[in-house]
Amino acid sequence: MASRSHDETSEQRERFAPEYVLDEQIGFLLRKAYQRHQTIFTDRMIGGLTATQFSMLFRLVQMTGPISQNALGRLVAMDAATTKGVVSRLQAQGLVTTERDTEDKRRYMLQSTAKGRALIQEALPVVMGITEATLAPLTKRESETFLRLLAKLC
Amino acid sequence: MASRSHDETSEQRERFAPEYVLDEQIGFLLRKAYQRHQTIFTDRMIGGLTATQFSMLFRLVQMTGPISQNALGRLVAMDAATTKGVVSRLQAQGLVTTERDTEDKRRYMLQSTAKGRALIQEALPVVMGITEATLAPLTKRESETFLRLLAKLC
DNA sequence: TTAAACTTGTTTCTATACGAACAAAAAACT
DNA sequence: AGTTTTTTGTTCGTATAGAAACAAGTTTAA
Repeated sequence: MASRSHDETSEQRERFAPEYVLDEQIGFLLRKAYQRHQTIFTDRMIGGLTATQFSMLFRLVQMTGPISQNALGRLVAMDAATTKGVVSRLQAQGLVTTERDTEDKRRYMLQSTAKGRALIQEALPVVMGITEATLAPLTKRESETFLRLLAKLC
Repeated sequence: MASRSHDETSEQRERFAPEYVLDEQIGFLLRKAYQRHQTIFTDRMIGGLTATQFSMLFRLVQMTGPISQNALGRLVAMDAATTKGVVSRLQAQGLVTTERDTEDKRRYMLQSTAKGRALIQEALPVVMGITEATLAPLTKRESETFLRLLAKLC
């Protein structure tokens, strides 16, 4: 009996539910970790930018020229419907401008405004702190390992 | 010059945006990895259960007795407002029953139905496959490392 | 015991996130 | 040229997710 790690109760449970521990599942943990990060982000970010809005605006600010709405969405892994909402809110805050493309009349070409670029500059040290705070439970070495493996899961 | 890893362009960019690569940030990667998992989950799951609904129903099925709505929510890391919606949808599908507590008249006590329990049993091999598919880009050893570190970030 | 503080659950608001259906325009193909 | 397919963007519906404000009931403390 000394070699058996399961008691009668879990033994019986596993006859029906073999070895599925919710708190160890990748999906459950990803949701919780993402939630924690979102909380940290919302608490610290300036200008009322959400994490999603920051990602999109940051990408746009880094562009050399204008880019279409859907193309920008793809660069930050958002589908067209989601992109539409995020862009609208950035536009409403005066961080982004949209203009009809003359060549392709379906397209809206997006550009960041001076206000948008200034906000990103101001936010940079803040988001670095957010990254640091999110990774705080890990050592430097663990963080590097984690990020490397996480990137493989995307 | 051979020892320098940066070209003129990135050199100039970093004068304003020091060393912040969006695609390497924990928040950006967590969102993408979570999205990928959600896609896998939705594609494979039976009974139309979402990942969130599955988590909550699974927890409830594992309970020995009834539990209050908010308490169940806390067990799966959902706030009261979110819990309310998820429970309503589970109830609408006949997977869960709610009953007023006689002792504490604020409370709704929840219990899984036979249908709910049967669905969880049927879903178990499916969700194991989902976990496996999500972790497929990693080796066994990498998966263990990743899950250990991910748990620390929750 | 009465008042203050907390808990439980609800509703409303805002913000992702995606599927599906759609119109308009562009591109590819026959 | 004319047809088919694809791309771009929109709208609608559903599902998390959390903040805020609220009512009702319970617990704690003075």
